[in-house]
Amino acid sequence: MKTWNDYKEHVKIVDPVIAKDMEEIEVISSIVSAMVEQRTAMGISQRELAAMCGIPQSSVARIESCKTTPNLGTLLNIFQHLGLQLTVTPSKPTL
Amino acid sequence: MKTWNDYKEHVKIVDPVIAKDMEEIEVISSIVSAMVEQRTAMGISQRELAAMCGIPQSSVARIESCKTTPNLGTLLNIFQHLGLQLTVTPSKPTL
DNA sequence: TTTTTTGATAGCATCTGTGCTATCATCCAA
DNA sequence: TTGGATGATAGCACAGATGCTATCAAAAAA
Repeated sequence: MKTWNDYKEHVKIVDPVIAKDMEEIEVISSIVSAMVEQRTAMGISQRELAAMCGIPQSSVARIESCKTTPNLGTLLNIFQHLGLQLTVTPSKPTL
Repeated sequence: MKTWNDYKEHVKIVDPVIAKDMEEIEVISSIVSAMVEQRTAMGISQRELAAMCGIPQSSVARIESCKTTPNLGTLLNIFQHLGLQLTVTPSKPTL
């Protein structure tokens, strides 16, 4: 049986444009995942985190549930209060 | 004579809220700087990069000149075509 | 079970980023 | 000097994110 990853790889080969979009979605969701993990690891709720950041809980929820793609400023605001950092690195060449 | 960094450190101590804002600005500008550096290192113009990303040159210019804080999606789109990556790491504790 | 907490959603107004087009000054090469 | 390339800006309409408030179902705690 074909897995989701099989399908993903297939699409990436067939349509390079969509492939870029998919990679972007994957990156965003991985960033968001790291964000949720860190928050839960800190043992705080969305409401608590939102209060620390000076934003409403709904904004945190929207981002965590991937309803919106956050502005870089909003993301960095949250990251600061989570003790997370966003680093620029060269992407590995696809071997 | 006091340097700009002296002033920055002073403000960071006096007003922790503004300090957070300043750190955020510093992070953003460092990210943008890396982006500009990479583009120039690749020897391509804003117009060329914009064409690669499927966006207008004005959008690239606005971001590079820090007229706007980009959406995460927009930034990742550009980063992909620059061969750059955004990585989540725990921030170093202030020693 | 009852109460509280939590995450997800909704509606709305507002702000902001974006696309699109065009212009401009500067710089560099022909 | 002339012409092309470049980066910065402008105005505009539109799309999208955000703040604010409130609600709801499910989970956790009492």
